[in-house]
Amino acid sequence: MKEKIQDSLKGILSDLYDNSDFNVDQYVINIQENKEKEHGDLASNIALILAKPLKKQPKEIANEVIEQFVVDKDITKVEVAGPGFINFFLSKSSHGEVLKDILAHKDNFGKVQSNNKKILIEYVSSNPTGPLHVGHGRGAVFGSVLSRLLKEAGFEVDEEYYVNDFGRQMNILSTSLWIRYAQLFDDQIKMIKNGYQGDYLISVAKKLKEIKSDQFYKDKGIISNLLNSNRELDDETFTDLLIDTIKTELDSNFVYLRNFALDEIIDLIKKDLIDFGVDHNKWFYESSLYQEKEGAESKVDKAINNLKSNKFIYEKDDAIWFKSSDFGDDKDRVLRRSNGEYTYFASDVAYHLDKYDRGYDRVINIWGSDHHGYLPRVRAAMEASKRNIEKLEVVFIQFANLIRQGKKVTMSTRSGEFITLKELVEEVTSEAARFFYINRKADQHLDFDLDLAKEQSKDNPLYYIQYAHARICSVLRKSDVQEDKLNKCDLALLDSDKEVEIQKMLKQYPALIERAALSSEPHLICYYLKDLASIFHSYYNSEKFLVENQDLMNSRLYLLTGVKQVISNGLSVLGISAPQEM
RNA sequence: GCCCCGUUAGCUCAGUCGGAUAGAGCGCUGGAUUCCUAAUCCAGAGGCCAUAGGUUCAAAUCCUGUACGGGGCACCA
Repeated sequence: MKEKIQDSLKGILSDLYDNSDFNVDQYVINIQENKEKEHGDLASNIALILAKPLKKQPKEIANEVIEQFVVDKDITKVEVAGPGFINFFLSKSSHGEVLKDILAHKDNFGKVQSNNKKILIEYVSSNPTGPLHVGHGRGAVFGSVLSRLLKEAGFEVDEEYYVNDFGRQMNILSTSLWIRYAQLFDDQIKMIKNGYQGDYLISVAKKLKEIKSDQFYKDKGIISNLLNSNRELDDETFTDLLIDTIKTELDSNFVYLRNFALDEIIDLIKKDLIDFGVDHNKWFYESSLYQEKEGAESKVDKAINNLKSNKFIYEKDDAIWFKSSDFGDDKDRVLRRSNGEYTYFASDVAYHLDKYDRGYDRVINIWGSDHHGYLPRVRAAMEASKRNIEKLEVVFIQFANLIRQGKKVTMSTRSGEFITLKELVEEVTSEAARFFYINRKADQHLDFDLDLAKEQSKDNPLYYIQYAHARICSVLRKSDVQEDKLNKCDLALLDSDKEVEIQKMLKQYPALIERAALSSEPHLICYYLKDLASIFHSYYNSEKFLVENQDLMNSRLYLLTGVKQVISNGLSVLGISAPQEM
């Protein structure tokens, strides 16, 4: 309908005004939906826009336009109002088109045909040193819902988890696991301060013992003695000494220990994500960037050499630096430290180049807002490597506070007293957690009210929406009407204010999906569904659906079927079910 | 000090490429059910859109300054 009006306005305007100085094609003819009923259904501001170039009063232009405008069975009235808006009034029966559309496409209503564009979304990517905690929850849902939205909007989407399985923290993880393992033989051994304190490593250690018995403990008195000795070294130095000792003592078994720890933790993370409705189809290991296959240089070396050949690398104080300040970063950044180890940033340069090389049209990173200072150096590296930085997008997610009984829940990662994602899901269900995490703009702080998420009343927006769906299902069950019969009903009977309003709202759904996807604003879906549920509940209370008049009943049930389908589709994009009954 | 994000009703927050009289929920006041799920609905009160300028026919929305709040500024990951 909008396109139709746009086309006729364009035709009229070019007939009226096109000449050597003026061409309508330069201007976008905007058609907006009106809030006020008195203003009609749709409006265009084109007369206001053209007032200046045409050097005429907006109202004068608008009047000239509507004189030429031909009304028909769909557009019943056109008028000029306010400072020069052109308002369009649609016939009541024209609104029903959307219902046919919904019934024809069912679960695919709102889905856009493939545009053959590929997107990579990288998210969560928490360090594989322990289970996910609630701090990861918001980014996880955001990435998951954005992926679903973009798929709905016609993109091919890969969801990737970047596993930081390289460097010192993996050694500390392996060491912590060895200590937990040794404790199964000697309860005098104590965990080190820098180690990973959580209980989860105890069960991993037990599993290791089942497989390897005491093989990694037997004859390893040197390590135990070191652990029990009186230390004069500071914690960091001692940790490094301990790591070296374990590496030496276990020899080739250390790799086994490390991989065992890593695999077990990744399994934990994967399971927690799946239970949360988050399903990455790609897992990318940082360590793969350092592999030198058949003598060829590693991806990290390749990335650095590439920068070097472009003259953006220099050495200072035995370290290798990247001149990121040439590309707007605050200062230059180290790629390889003076002790010979690569920085995390070095991997990340190689990782991002790899993403580019995999041929995506867009590369999206979902990061915690505390990482925003990191973006300039990554962009700098891509620009210095002659990549198109427009392709790289980063969405920053603000922190969420958990609220219980009106008070902020305090957590401390250091002491291991954090609430895990698993615990959250067990407490409020995965669906409620997803909804509450996504029910807010990403760049806004979020207070997650745990009590509200568990509440079964209209105060809980998710229940409110799901209840609307269940209510419709209940009515449809009682009616016992066949769907093919509904198809033949008289849509003109749906002419009350509420019925027209509902149809208009349903009509907006596909555009909403597209907008939410393209602007990375999944929270819009939540607000839309709340509004749709609200107007349905209001309608429910004002009209009876199962009435004597068959035509009237069928048309109303047809409308309800449309509402039901759209609620179901919207919830599905959020990864939430639409219950038949509650 | 520099950089990023925010500031809208008592509270928590929406607000479409700038559009006509700024919205919702909670809370508050008062109502609705012999009937399709009251897990619901209806009505009322509640606003200098932080602040000062600027751009525009038109600004909560765009630009600049200021105040307040959160976050970031490693040879960590």
